[in-house]
Amino acid sequence: MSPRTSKQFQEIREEKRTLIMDTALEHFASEGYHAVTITDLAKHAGISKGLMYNYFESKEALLRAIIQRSVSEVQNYFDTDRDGFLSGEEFEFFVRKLGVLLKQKRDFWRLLFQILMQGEVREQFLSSFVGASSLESSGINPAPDMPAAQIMRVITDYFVRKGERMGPGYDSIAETKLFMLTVKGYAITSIYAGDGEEEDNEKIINRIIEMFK
Amino acid sequence: MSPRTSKQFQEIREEKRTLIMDTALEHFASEGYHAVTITDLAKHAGISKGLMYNYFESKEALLRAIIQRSVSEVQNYFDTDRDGFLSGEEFEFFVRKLGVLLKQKRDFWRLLFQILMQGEVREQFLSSFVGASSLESSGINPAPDMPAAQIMRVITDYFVRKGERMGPGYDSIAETKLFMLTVKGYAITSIYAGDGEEEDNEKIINRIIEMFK
Amino acid sequence: MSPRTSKQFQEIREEKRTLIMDTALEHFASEGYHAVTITDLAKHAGISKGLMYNYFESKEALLRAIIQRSVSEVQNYFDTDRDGFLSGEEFEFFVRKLGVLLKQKRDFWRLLFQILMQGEVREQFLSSFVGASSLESSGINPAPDMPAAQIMRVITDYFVRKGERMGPGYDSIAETKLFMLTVKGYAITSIYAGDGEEEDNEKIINRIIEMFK
Amino acid sequence: MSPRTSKQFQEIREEKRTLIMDTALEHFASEGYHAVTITDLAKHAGISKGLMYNYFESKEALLRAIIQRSVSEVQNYFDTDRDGFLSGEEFEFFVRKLGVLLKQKRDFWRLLFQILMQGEVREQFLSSFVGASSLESSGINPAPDMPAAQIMRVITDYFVRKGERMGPGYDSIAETKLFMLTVKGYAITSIYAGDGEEEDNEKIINRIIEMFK
DNA sequence: GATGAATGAGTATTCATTCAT
DNA sequence: CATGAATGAATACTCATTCAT
Repeated sequence: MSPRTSKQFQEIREEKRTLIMDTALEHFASEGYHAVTITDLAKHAGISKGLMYNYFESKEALLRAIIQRSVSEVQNYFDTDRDGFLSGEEFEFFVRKLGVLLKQKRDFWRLLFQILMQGEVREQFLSSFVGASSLESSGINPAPDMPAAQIMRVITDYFVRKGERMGPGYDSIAETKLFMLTVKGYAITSIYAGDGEEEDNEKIINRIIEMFK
Repeated sequence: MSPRTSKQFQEIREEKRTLIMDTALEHFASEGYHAVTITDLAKHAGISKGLMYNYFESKEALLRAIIQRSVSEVQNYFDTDRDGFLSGEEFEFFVRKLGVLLKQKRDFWRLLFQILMQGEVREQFLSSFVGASSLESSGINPAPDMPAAQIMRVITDYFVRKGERMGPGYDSIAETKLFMLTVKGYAITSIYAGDGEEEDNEKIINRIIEMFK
Repeated sequence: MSPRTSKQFQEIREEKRTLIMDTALEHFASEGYHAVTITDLAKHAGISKGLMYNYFESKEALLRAIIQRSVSEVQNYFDTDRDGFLSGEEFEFFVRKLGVLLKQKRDFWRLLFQILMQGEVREQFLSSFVGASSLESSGINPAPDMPAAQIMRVITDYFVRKGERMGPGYDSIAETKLFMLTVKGYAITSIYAGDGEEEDNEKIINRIIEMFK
Repeated sequence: MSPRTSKQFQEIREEKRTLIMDTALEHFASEGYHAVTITDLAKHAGISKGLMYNYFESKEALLRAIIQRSVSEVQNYFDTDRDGFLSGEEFEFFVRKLGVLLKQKRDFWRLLFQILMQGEVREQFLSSFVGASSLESSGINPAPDMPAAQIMRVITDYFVRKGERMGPGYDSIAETKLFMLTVKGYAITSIYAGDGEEEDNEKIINRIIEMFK
């Protein structure tokens, strides 16, 4: 009888927002952003088409929100803003964590890669999150204020220091790049691996650590 | 005014077909398959929309034809159906060739990855070419009659033989997988590298060969 | 904590109703009826969408109510139902009053003109108030029971009587029409005049009186 | 059998474009811009919805094109860019021409007034054609390069010169404004006059000329 | 009375595909 | 062979209106 409190409304909004984003992420990831219609989404989320637009300005805004949320989660997961210094132990820890993360947020990563592959148009709009897309930049210097950039910097530092330890025969830059591409390869393989194909996963991770630590 | 021979007709047809496919590949790759309209394509190719359909049944058929052509070219490039045996020299040669190929057919690879990322729907239609998509299968056993599968087999064989040489500490399967993901990572990095970012390319290739030969 | 009397309730209702109508009139007038959404209105009035419908059956009913209210006010303002006879003094008084009224109820007049310009559909629904729309009827005989019609009749009478005074050279009907269109022109100019553009207003009014009294 | 020549295509396009604009103008004018859907329009023009967009970027672009075309026609009709000097004869001629024009292009004027009544939003977009909307500017100085502005200037000049002839009792500015509002009133009356209501039209025009010449 | 989440019919717009010439 | 006007099904998005609380 009595009207809902503003807190109740807040909760409803938060829940529905999450529901919509989760549903969208799942379908965008598996069927492709373009292939999923708002009608599909509404049907799967069990809501009306209109409601979608009560929560998100447009289909693209929804996509943006999904990416943003996941990027935040990844950032929190890595908690990068410590000292920016990576010890050998921490490096290993980082790689293992990466392995876990890729499995956990598979849908997000599929969606992200999918978007990044579309080229030009989407590139711009994503660059704000990822900072000169980690894909386009095999280079080592993305925009310095971007989340991805911070991680890049820490890693580069790690290899530079390793280079100081290893002597003149060790090419830090090449090694950083090699590590980066290995990670990308691991990522893409992991994300699209069928369920039964992860048996040797542990071994692979160990080999990567062994190679670059 | 003498009527063109049917051979001349044939040539004209072939040229137009090629023109359309080239234009489409270029634009699909850089802007995304969905983002490119038939009207765009016709405009860029300097022909009419109608003519497009004279050569290809549908937009998807055009896509299919493009992929098919490139797959053939790649196959020819590798000439895989020799003895199926890879010596150390041949392995190194293969890797270097790969590096070249990725640069040469950049547009194709971008398109291919783009399609592969779209998931389920496209998956089916591509599986015919690539054989259970090289992405989905981090596993080592694609359909045995597919082009990609042949290459996979040859490589697997290579690492198995290497394992026999290296003794019991060497895990051939893990090593194959590691090599595969490194190649994928290299590919994706190479394909989306900006123009100036290939300086260390040679070094990277050398390091990969060093690691896996 | 004593329960409010029904009279207090009544007052509150009346206030809210007025608030809604005032807000709506303001926005309808400046942005256009179609351009203003119920959500906008509710936000600007500081109430909920639902409450709106507690007071008005529909957006159109709200519009109707606004017009009706203003029409009543205008009627009261002119207090037409006296003897229906207009002396020279009264005529001058009437014109001056008109000038004032147009400035005072600018939003209403803007809204009214806006609606009247939309044609057929709205025409019907407005005809009930204005009587075959004062715009469509440059003619002199609207439905005799309508407010606008009464004014028209009084004015027509005025010019007929003036005609009797002026002799055969004076065309009462044409003169009435000329007066009417002058008033319309004055109205439209006044309603849409910018704030600084009313300097000569008094002169104009004087000239109009001079011309037609 | 042989394909259409580019001239034939040109003709088809021109015809269809005109057909669409004519149909739209008619319906926009009588039912209101917002009330007319693209589907309606297509149905009445006997074409498909899609074709509309082959000729016009959007519903608003269609509106814009219609206005622009009519503005051009009116400009041509008045051929304002002569010497910018209006003799008494020419003044009379101008007023009579105006009377004809209003009857001829009734639909356009209805549409124009309708748009101008919507306020703010549309105001901007129309100002490009009409130059600080002839409605908003009861003032005498619109943007100097706009078509409407030119006419305004010529008229103002006329009354200034008349003022020089008439001596100090004559207020040129007030007289200009009075003339302008009379014209507006005449316009609005004429545009919305029913078919039988134009009997005294000639008389009215004569009276206006008599008053201001 | 009051709230705003939820609905869904309606609207503008897109684009692969067809076809008369 | 070649053209581009024409089609219409599909899609994103809007907004007045309802209703559970």
